[in-house]
Amino acid sequence: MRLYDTFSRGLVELPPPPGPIRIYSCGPTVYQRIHVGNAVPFVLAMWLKRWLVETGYDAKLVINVTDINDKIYDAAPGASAQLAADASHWYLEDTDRLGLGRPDVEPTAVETVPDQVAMIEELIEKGFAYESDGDVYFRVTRYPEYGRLSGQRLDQVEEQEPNPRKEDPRDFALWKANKPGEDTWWESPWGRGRPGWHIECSVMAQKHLGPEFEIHGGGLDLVFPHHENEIAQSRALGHPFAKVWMHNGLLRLGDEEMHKSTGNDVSLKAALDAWGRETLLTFYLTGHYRKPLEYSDATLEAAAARAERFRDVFRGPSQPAPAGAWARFAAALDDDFSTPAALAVMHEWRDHELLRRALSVFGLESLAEEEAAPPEIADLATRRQAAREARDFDEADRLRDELEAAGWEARDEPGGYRLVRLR
RNA sequence: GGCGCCGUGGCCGAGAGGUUAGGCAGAGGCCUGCAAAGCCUCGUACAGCGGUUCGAGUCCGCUCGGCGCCUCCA
Repeated sequence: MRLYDTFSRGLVELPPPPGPIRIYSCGPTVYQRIHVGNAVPFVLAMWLKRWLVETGYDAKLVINVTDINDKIYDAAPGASAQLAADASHWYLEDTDRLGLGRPDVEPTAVETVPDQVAMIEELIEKGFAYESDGDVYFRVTRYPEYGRLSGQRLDQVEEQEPNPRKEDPRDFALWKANKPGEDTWWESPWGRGRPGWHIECSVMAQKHLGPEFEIHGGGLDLVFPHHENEIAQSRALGHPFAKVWMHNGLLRLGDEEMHKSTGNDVSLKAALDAWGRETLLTFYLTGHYRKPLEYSDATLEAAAARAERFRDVFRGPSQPAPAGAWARFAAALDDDFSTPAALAVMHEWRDHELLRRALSVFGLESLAEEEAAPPEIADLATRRQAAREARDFDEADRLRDELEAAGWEARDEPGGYRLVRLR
């Protein structure tokens, strides 16, 4: 399998694993319900793992929960711990609804604080970091490779607001001293405080995957500074860290109406409520993960139509796919996980078995299941069929309209009819 | 100022030097009591301008347009 690696700026062969393929993907900061765009890296990582398992690999996926962060303090002054707990619960609830299962490990920043303190101490000890008035900063100029991932040149990094505690304005925080209003803190060798964002991820990744692992994922917006800093911290201590950096493109909210809408309207929960998991997953499938994808009524409607087209395949007779059909599907995914190309191959199939297997990689095998009609609907359909057999077509059509009003479609077939749930 | 991404037919989106993408929408037809679904037929598109080449959406340069990041955005 080939993947695009941000670090080397090109496609690389997925390193053959001595053991499981180890994947870390940056999870959400829990300060509100996650946004429909926040779900992209989650979905991508789950799909990738499912695909690796499907192709015979062993894989271990870690997605963290960032429950210590400025955003949480800002969103819930004085009640940040409660907000983090609530939002963690929402996150699990909303991503569970995607029906893709859970990552193998979901560490939290809070439970990893002691490990973070230990790593910071080691960085200080080796001269890569310094304490300053209760804060600890990473000395960016001590790590010569700094900027390599993001292509930033240190001398071109924009000037920050002057911070007298920093030796260099470009240094980043590993530990922050507790400030008034911040209602959670931990004791440390530098006093009360809490870890910086970047160190959390470095530690959580390495705690569960070791000093070196195959893939590190996350949104493209995390390349700099977040991932750049993760690399710097980890490699400064001699840990090889991630071999492949996999970044997903950002979801765009294209519709004018979406622009006007509030944050809540584009939460994952709202998207699931409005479109359902099958349409939403199909929507994510239509775009290549590295490219921006537009979230709008039009693009979601198109996704719904695609999903319906797959359902129709299962309503018809199964026809064996030509030899090599699966290989073409596999080739699409093995080539930088091109789900749009894989989708195109799938649309050519009328082979129930094969299509179901392909859909199951993406958690969409439910498209193969027809919903059973409730008794009152079945009764309407029976009466309609009787009217048809009596050649009372006016009554038959009236009953069909009734069925449609109730959300069901009667499709006449040779020797009978089929009831289909309208979407 | 710096780093980087993107621009394909009405829409979404593959392809990456020479041969069909696929889906949605649309038109016509077959089938049907009428439909729906399905099947058949129909679109010659690659932002613009130069260049390389026998040949360029596909490589190079420039221009235009859209977008992301530049120290706590997935």
